[in-house]
Amino acid sequence: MDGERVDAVLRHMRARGGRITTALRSVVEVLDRTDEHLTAQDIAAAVQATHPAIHVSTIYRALDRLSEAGMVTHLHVGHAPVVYHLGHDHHGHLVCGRCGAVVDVPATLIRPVAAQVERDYGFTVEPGHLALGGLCSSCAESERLDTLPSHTHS
Amino acid sequence: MDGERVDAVLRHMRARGGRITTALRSVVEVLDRTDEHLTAQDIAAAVQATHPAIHVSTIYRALDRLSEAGMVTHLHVGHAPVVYHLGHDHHGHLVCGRCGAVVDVPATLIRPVAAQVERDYGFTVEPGHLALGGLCSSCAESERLDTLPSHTHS
DNA sequence: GACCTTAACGCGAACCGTTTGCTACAGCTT
DNA sequence: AAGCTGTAGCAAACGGTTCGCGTTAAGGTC
Repeated sequence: MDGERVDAVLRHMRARGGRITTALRSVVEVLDRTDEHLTAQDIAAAVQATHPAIHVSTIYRALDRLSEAGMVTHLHVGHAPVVYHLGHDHHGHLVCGRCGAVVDVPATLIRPVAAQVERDYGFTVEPGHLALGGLCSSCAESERLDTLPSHTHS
Repeated sequence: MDGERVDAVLRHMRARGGRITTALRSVVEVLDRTDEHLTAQDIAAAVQATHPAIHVSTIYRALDRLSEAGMVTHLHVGHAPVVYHLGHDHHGHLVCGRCGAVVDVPATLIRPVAAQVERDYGFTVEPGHLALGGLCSSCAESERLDTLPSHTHS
């Protein structure tokens, strides 16, 4: 177990001159106890399970503070709301454009492209903030069925 | 010059049973005469320059129809609005998380990763719908200045 | 522990991009 | 030219996120 990580984050936040409020702590705890990618609303719901008074806008502000401090990263997943996660682990993301699933891929996998892109375009890829769109295996499957240039397409 | 492409698209749309309205034609024309990535609002503005009565919602619906027909592609660029462009050319996109610039990169560049991702995760990367986040060269520059782990961090 | 400063909260209203329901209009077919 | 029906136009709704404002409470100081 590791309330460790929560403490580390909170300590870091305090070191920056921030205050450790119930809201902030709750947000960090929620993020710490999952490795899913949560939307602000997800986090709000989880937080409110124990602290019903904490407002969504507070969640957003907490996430802002944490982002500024580099303690959380967010990711844009297509037309769906932004998702957040603790840390700035440099892994890439595959986002299914159909079901919205987010698949994590190790940074090593995208590093070669990142390197070449940087060389050719001077563009610094931020691996954590990275998302490749496409279709996850199961959606690709069903898509294949839909698109069959088949018989009567009921 | 090539009103050619516009005609081709419109012909395709009619072939599908759609109607060629002023709004649809205007949208296609606007998209045809640029190689920028335009937001719906951009397109609306451009269209309204000559047809002030055409409503934004109509633009959205035209874009929907065109998307369904596979004639336009859209791309999610971070927290900024969705951008559209004609065709489904399979090139990748680098999106600067700071200034929002969109840099096109040839599909060949990302193909190796796409292939590996598909192999390892069964995930079908859609190259056109692809966006790598990061920093364009100029923003990377200024970011570097801000983040200096220097002396007194004011 | 009480006191004070001010960062952060809670709330509601505002925002922005996008979608939707509805009636009227205009492509296209015959 | 007439009719069928896909689209337009408008305005209102929506969902995620932000903002302004008065209030609360975190954490340093005595």
